[in-house]
Amino acid sequence: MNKSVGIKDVAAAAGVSVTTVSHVLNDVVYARVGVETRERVHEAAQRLGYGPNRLAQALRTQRSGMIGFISEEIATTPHAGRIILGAEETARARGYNLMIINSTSTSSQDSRESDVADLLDRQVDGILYATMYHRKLAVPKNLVGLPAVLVDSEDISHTVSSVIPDEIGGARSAVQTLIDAGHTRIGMLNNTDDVPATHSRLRAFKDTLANAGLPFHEELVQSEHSEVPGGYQAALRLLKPQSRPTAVFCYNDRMAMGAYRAAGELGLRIPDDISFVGFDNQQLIAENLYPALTTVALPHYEMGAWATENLIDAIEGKTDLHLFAAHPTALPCPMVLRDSVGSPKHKDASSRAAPDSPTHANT
Amino acid sequence: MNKSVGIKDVAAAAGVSVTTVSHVLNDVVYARVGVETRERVHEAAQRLGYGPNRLAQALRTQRSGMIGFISEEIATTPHAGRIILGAEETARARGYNLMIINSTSTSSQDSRESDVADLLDRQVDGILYATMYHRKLAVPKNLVGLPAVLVDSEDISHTVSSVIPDEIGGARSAVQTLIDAGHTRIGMLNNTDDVPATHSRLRAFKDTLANAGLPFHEELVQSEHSEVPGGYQAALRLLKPQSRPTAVFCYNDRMAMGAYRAAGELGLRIPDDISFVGFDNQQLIAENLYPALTTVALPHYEMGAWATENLIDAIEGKTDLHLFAAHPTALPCPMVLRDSVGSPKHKDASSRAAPDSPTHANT
DNA sequence: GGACGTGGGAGACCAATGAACAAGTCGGTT
DNA sequence: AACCGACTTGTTCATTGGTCTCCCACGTCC
Repeated sequence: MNKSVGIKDVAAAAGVSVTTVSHVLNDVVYARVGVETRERVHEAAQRLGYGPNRLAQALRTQRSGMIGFISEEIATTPHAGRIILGAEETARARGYNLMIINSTSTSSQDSRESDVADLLDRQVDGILYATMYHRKLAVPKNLVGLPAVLVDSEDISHTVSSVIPDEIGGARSAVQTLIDAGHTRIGMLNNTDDVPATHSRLRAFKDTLANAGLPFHEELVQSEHSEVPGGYQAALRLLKPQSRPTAVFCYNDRMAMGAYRAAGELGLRIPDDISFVGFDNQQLIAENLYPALTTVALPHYEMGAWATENLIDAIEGKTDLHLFAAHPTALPCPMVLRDSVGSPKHKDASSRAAPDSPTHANT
Repeated sequence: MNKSVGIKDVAAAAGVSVTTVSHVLNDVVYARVGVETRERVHEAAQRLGYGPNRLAQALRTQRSGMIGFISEEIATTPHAGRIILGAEETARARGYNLMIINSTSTSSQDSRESDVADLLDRQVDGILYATMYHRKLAVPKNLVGLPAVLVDSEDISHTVSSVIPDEIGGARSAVQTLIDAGHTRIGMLNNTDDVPATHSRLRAFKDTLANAGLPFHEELVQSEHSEVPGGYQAALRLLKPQSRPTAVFCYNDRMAMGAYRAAGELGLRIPDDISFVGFDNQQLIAENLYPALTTVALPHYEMGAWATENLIDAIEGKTDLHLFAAHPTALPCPMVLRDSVGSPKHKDASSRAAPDSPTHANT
């Protein structure tokens, strides 16, 4: 289709050999080529619109400049997009391209391995393996040993390096935001799934209360399936008049959405009667709820970028990924402040405006 | 890193030449190889875990088996994921892989062209160009002439084939759903942007009313920016007591979300007092609003799949894409029925349950 | 004994890279 | 004045992992 111009066309046009063209175009250090010849070559390449055939280049140099990206359920979560974006942008900035393969969280170990094999046949220089939510994972056998980074998941056997969100730090900031606003009776809507986030966020919740000298009440933690209906149900239980908290830390934005409805039905105004803080920063929800939801952002873009940056460093021999393999790298989850947090009405009437004490940083 | 086994390793192991290995592994028709030799080769390949080097293969055959996928703002919309998913799954089913490049809707024409050039240097066999919402587009110059399909957008000059959603049909079904439920006074919340969808959906709205013998009232169409706040504002105007419709067709789910809030503040219950139907089927919103929103789905997965299927057909010479270039292919937008549509209370008390007359098909 | 069929191999080729080497130039030395 | 060695400036050739077009060897059959 495209009668692609090759290096030999440039060579012919410039009246030199292909090797010379290769040398000048690649700025080979040890190559001694006259200035004038260099110019002739450049001019010819320019004029012909020459671009190197990356395939041939890859074959010869044993380096494809391609990174394989395996993602579970690319489509089911909007988050995946930001991981891909982070990975793609940093890859391209360094001269690499992304080859994408979709997997499913339910697919067999065999099919995962063949996904990797597929990419290996394509001679990718390294592999990024992304899951749709933070969890522990048994990596495909043929993944170990090659340059690879897990995104948003941890390798059970700790042989492959990985990058994850700092759940603890994020949850701590969320709760601290509530405390800073003057709340002393804080509830939590938690998930029922046995995933790392469930435990980390609860732990951070307890720790942060303790650090602030606040008591922990078992009945102020209500758990349900981490979707809107679950948030609604759990909030209904949590917001019963007799034991009602003045602020609620929600496992995620979807549960917060359910909680908004519960609050509405109970005649509670947000944030006057009750404050909420979510987790995930799902734009579609957090920005559009009324009032807009203060929440914790998951660093998807950053994880994609970090993973790619380090993968390429490893490919180029600048880093040894094994150094990272033992412990996943945790990236900070920044707060995004919106309108769902206010000061409690009763009790501590001391702090009305948001105090200027900074939110706890999550190192 | 991976001491990859090559065809020559297999040849040595089987005691034959590389030519023979190539012949048997590729089932070359004209190759004459004894049955027993075939087996030896297969066995050796299996045992060594041989997989062909796709790069070398591509170099020789001038066919890379790679499809370039350029997407604007991969991350900003959850829809993109479904297009990619559709494309990836059908590509893989046919032995191709996707190479992804992210672009931005604001990037210069030059940078778009260099995106294409990048892919061309990689020797992709064809290119998929996806936009994040349905619109008309000036395609990069170097895209024309090669196998390419536009996804969710149309080429201004009609030289590149494209696949888009059937806006008209989808909007028609939406309005018809309302009519079938017994509504006679129907409003619309429209977008203010000058994009194809704005005009098509409004036209379909009018046409469908006319077909049903219903009058069109100018004041029952309110337009705003197509986001939640816009929907809220427009709905506030539309739902004024004196001229209030009993059902509303919303430009998209986000505007519907805003309209839900307006209805709530006005003390209107959905769907008892007012019915809504949205557009886009943004799961996060449509499923989670209360009550869940009846809406029209955009065929993102299907467009990705269609585009890929036809692109590959073109690459393999089974189709001539030029046949499609003149007019974009429109894929149906199916209704997804949830709980936001009911029958009007006053007036026509005739039909209470949803009538069994089928929704208008959108061919 | 020549034509034909069967089984399989040699070697060019795809578009690049890179090590080794060759032709031309020039300064200095004897 | 002739020779030598060092530089400059490119070129040749092998290589990467496959594919594919001949071509060859060996039997067999008429």
